[in-house]
Amino acid sequence: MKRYSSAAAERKWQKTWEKEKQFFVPSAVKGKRKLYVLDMFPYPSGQGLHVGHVESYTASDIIARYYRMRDYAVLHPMGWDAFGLPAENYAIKTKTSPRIVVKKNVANFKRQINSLGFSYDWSREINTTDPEYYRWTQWIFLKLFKRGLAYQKEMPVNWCPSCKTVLADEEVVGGKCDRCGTPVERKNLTQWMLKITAYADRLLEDLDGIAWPEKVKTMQRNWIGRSEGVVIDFLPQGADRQAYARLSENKKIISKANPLRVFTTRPDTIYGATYLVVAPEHPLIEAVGNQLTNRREVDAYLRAARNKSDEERIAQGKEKTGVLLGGVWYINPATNKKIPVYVADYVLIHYGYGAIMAVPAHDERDFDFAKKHHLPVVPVVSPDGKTDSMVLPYTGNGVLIHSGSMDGKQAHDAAGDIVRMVDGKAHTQYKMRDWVFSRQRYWGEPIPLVFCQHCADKIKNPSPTGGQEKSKIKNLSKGEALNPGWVPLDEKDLPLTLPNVKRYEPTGTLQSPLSAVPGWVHTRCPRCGGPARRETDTMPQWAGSCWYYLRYIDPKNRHALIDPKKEKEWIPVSVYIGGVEHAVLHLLYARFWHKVLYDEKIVHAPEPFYRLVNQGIVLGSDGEKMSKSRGNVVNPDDIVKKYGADALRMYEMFMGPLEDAKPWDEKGIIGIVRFLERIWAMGQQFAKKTGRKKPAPNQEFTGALHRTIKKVTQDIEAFRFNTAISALMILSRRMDETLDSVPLRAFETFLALVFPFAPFMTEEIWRGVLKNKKSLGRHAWPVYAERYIAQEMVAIAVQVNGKMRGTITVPANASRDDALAAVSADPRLAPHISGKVVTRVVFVPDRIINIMCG
RNA sequence: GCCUAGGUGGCGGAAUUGGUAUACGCGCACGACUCAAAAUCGUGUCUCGAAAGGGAUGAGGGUUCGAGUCCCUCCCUAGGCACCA
Repeated sequence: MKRYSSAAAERKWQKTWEKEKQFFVPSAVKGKRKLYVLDMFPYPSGQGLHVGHVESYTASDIIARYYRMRDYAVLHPMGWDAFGLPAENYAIKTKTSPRIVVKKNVANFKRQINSLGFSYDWSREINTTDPEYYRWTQWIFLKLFKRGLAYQKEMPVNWCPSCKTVLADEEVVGGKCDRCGTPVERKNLTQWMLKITAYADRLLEDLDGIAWPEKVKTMQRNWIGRSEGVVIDFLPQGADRQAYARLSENKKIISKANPLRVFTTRPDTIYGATYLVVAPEHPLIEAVGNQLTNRREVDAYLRAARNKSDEERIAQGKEKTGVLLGGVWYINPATNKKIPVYVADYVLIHYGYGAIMAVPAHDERDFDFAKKHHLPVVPVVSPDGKTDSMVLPYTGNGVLIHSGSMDGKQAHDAAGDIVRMVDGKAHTQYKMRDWVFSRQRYWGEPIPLVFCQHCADKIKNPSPTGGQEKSKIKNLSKGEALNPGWVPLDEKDLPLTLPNVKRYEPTGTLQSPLSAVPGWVHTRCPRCGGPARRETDTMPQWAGSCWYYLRYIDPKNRHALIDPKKEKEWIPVSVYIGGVEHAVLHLLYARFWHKVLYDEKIVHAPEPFYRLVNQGIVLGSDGEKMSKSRGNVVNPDDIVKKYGADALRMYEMFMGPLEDAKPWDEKGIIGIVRFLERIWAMGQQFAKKTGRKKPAPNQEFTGALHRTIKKVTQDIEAFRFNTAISALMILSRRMDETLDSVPLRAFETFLALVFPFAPFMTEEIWRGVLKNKKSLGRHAWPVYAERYIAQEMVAIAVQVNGKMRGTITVPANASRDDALAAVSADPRLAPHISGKVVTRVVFVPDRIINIMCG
């Protein structure tokens, strides 16, 4: 018997399939159902493909091949997320251009992917570092800018004083530079921000309509962190409240009044607000600087807070530090009593208004702080209306006490009245912050903006003629009004290509290496033609991956990001498969950009990915995450060489549920190899016996075959590949044992079922051994008929008083009485009920009979 | 601390409207083939028990004729968030 050579067959069919353009979608075929199966595209690292990639790409490949056999038009593309830090760092180390590194790595990835027989349509391959691709990334950025969704803000960055460079968060390990170990400093730097918060509500609400794992939806909801509450202004002692109200109605700035604005979700507890707390960065501190009676103490606290890294804050646990702002008094608008103000770093400047009203009786953090600083704790909500019936802090609902005219009311009922009384205003607050979009790096998309001082002056300074100079500037976009002097490039001038540089090293300043290319930096203002300088920061790696799924649909379009007709055909993506590590960042950023493009009418659906499937990570055989340093990394190339691509594909699907984390165990792969060899051997038998007698129809076998078709079909659609393979194994064993009576047609059906999992070997048997002309991939997916599945005889479980006693075999759909009779007739079961009084019988047809007797 | 999944043989895991727990595979043991080994094939493999029978799905309770599956309390593991007012 001819042995199966995986290497030869894989080479042969890889080439043939490519020649035959098996996976090419010229355009969606009219009338065909469409399916867009998308993988999270990889970062082409120097390490090559990971067995984790193989897992998720095999899953998507099975889905793609299955639906092609079901006659769907299937879009299944692949590309490269090739900007990013590792390529840049490698370029610094080896003094080669990241372009060269990326090219090499992409070639290796592509070779590996093809070796595994993944059925991608390579005519749609994209690369985020290709100027023809990032031209449109920049184009989308301009849309964001013009809509006023990009703005500049001072943000702290990680600075390594030894490497003299800005570090990404992942380059900071334990507060130290990952490369040299020097403690990292925080420096403020003006950064481009994207206003993702403007889309917070839509990002939250639209989660309801998409088929994503609940886990990922929960993570996004928590990340967005919407909470409904009220803002309340506290006035300083001596301020005239009526005057303040008038001023605030007129929207005039009230510098003297210095109201302190707080956000709270519990306005009903305001009678218990015994002090206020502001964050260390709060402007009030500077405003009251001169009247502080303990200025030195406050300054010392602020200094300490500023030097504390986030990590140190967390390391200190929940211990709450803070100091009084001596001599500063505010009025609680409910009680009209004066209350003190503290500065404490448990209040965060970027949440709400950076200030809170502290209600120690009903908030755990305020309670801790009050205890430590001996501040009064006044309970105002009681579960039963009594003053001493609760353990403080009590955060539940109840009846108001110590609350003046509100006493005795249900707290949540009285909230509205209280808010009106203190002039509070409803406010929705989010945890999510805007997206820091600048990177002081070389290897990213250049931001297509220039800064023009002349235009800045024109926008900022009203002209001496007293005119509205601002409106005289033609077509001033929201972005330019928001960022005076920043002028977007003309769309016609895109792409703004990344210039070649001699050195990829950091400049030793806070600027990106691009700032060291004078010929690139100095340019002309697209608006006034005067001298201007380019933005030298680049975009983060997330940018290119925010919209790549759109470009696959129309990858060569030179006139538009995507043709609207094609977009309608394929968006939203039917299934998106990838790791759960992208649950918030990538998947939130991509949804955000998609919604902006929706508002721009570039896309017609509000969400990009209809269904999301997470694959779990493949761990090393030690149960730990695979990493070079642990030495537990498995290279797919080695496994393919040893066992063949089909075996690797199938084994990764057989290891367990797709979404679970699973340890790699090379020993287990032998079971799959044996299974595949059994199929091969059967194929050889069928090839020999072409002239043999047609076997007599065997109803039982036909039933088993059809049940397997049903199971495999349902399991594939539900991504339960492990149990599908198990069903195929069971059928293969059965066929092997009774091969003489198995019709060729049945074996062919079986091959078709296996094809999506192990395309190389099944194709080799189908065309190479059984001499079929067309690819097995063109074969229609087998259909099952319920009439064959129905069994004549079924085994049903017998329980006596709820205890399993055995089984009986009865005709399908047998009645309760028939089943009871069968039990009585069974010599092993009858003794359990004979001579006893049957009090009740529970009977589930074809499943179980439970006989209660005394 | 909060949120989300989970906890089933020696191991990966089946059992998805509550209805025969441990499918399938690995490993292991024994047998066949072989001078021998590997490979392959066959048989067995939760546990106590000679058997009849009993006991097991993290622990303990509950609902039910019947619970791995539903409810309550607790323990443990993984992932996420981390003073969010």
